Amino acid sequence: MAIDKAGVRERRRHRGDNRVTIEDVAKQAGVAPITVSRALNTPEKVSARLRERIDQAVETLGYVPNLIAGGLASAGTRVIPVVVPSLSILTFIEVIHGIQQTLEAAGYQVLLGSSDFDLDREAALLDSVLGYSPSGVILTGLRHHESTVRRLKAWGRPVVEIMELGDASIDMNVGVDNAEVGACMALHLLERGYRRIAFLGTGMVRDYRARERYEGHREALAAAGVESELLFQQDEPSSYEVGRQLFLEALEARPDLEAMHFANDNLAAGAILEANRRGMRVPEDIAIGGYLGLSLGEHLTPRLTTVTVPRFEMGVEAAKLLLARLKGRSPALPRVDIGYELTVREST
Amino acid sequence: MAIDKAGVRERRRHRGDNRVTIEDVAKQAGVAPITVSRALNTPEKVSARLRERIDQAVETLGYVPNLIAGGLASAGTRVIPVVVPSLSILTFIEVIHGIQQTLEAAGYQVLLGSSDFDLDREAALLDSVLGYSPSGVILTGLRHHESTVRRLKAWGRPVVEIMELGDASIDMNVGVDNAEVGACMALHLLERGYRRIAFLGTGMVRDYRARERYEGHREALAAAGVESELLFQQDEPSSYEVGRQLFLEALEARPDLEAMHFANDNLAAGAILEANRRGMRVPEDIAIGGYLGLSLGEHLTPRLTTVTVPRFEMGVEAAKLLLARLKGRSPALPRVDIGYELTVREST
DNA sequence: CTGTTAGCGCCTTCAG
DNA sequence: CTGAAGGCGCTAACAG
Repeated sequence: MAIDKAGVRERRRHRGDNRVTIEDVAKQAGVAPITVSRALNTPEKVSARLRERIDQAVETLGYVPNLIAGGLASAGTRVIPVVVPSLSILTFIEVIHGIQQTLEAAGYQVLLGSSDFDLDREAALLDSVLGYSPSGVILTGLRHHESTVRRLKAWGRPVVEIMELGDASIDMNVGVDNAEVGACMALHLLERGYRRIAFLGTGMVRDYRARERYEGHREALAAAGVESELLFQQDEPSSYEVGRQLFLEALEARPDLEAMHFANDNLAAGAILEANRRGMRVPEDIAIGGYLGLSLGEHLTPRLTTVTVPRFEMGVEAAKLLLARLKGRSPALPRVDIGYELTVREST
Repeated sequence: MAIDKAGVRERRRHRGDNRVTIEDVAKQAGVAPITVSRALNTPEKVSARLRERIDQAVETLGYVPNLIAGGLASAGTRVIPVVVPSLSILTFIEVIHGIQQTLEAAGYQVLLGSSDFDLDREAALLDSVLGYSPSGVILTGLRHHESTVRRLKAWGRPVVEIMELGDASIDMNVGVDNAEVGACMALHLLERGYRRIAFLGTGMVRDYRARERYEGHREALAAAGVESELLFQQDEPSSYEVGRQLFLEALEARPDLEAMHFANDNLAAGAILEANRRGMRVPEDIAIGGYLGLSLGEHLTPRLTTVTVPRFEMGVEAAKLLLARLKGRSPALPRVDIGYELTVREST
């Protein structure tokens, strides 16, 4: 009456997928499927003899586990979605690199998602991606849709928010204090004696972290009683070209400017390269400061003064937090200030 | 005798995962689960009335499909693993960007993998990643383990190999002819009248595509009867710093050099920036050519002559090939030469 | 340490 | 156009 379980004839009805399954391995090794499963996932729970026989069977049959089936049965896959605002911004790439390297070494795969600075898209992406029952999630920033936050909190698995620092994180958090970073460069410029200082950025409508840096800058100047702090902005992504344009526009609009604080090194580099081309002296004619610590900065003439943030390390740290939680260790510090460093060179 | 299927009591035995399932939605809408499935995946096969009721139930319950279960049942997930040699090389990042943008717009997710230029690691990665029953795969280069090739061919789903061009691809292929690219710059330098020309690269032990460009370069020079063509190399990844070092070493070893052909723009930019610093004239004292078409090149002084390859577009094209095949359309051209362009500027 | 049993949640197949 | 039945391949739970 019952279907002949031992026989092969009833199998493979759905599709002609002739992949080797755990059952094939089990048969070959003369054990139960579950034993193969254990030999593969928790070898220490299987006797050496069986383990050997099973390994051999796996080898000869060329068995490759179906992670989807495993994921369904155990309600989780070794996948970690990483959602960033953009893949065209080097910063995020470097963070992703750190994440990917660390997670892959631990046997996890990174599922890449890009929200394009749009919280709706972020929410939709997360919805979709959570459908893969990932082990955890890494996402950018502390600002999300209310529904995203709620869902993730209810989800109960590790979540790391990166790039900025705050006390209202969903779960774990690693990043920098952007306002502090902005203030840091502003203070440096003040110390150098500059008073006519502009902050130049782009795409700041979308990128609130850049806005936070600007806020920090503005407040630092205000505290020092320095009046004019202007802000040029466009809605394009940062690039050398936009930096060049901002540089020229600022020079024209404010010929008396003494220093320019750029929202990032890409812009600042564009400015220095343009100054080079025009034979302008930096910092004598105009001082230039950046943010990020791109390697390009130290190859420019003059070398770029910048606030360096360890981006790769930030990714590594985020991944480590996640892995710690996955191993059951709840990290003592669910919040890591990755820090920053004022790198004073010759451009200021 | 039989388990009460309609009741809820027997459910959720494995884990306390209280996620909303398709069954919950079905109950709420007063239909069978399969109808919900159809309403979601093939709405045209469900009457408008039911569809509406189901959509409503989905909405009120906050149902999010379990892609893992769907993947198991239908033997495929909307995931596309992308395997590149390194995430620290800008080229691959830009290609990934193109891939990701195109695939995400079509409802697929990119699973990121990095092989570190190691075919063993590539094979292992693919094994693992194929366990997710992906819809297709994108990998770098045409050289792989024999077993990788065999397995992928037997797999029967779309595979795209990117970055280089050849007739022995597993399935589909989009890239450039590296030897041609190398020859292109070499010919340009010859045309400009340079005869003492060096090719400078790094990490070429691992990166055979750079070696192919060198080969093209060498043969072009040989064909023109130009004798000395030397090659400096180190085993570090490309960077401005390494470019600077190669530049200085080459100047010292061969003070009579007229032109330097760098394996990529990162190196070439490092060289130009160092020349700037030393007040050397480019191209009068030394001509410099690159490869890639990084935007930095056009902001240098002098602007960098380079061979531009549309990297983002290459990613887009690879993704499009894959999507076409997934939609059942077998592309007329399973092989796309993405081409390149000699961008002549002032550095040569 | 090993096996049995019963699903994980969805979709394919086959009927109506 | 809608539904019933069963299985995708694996592992959790519970014995022995």
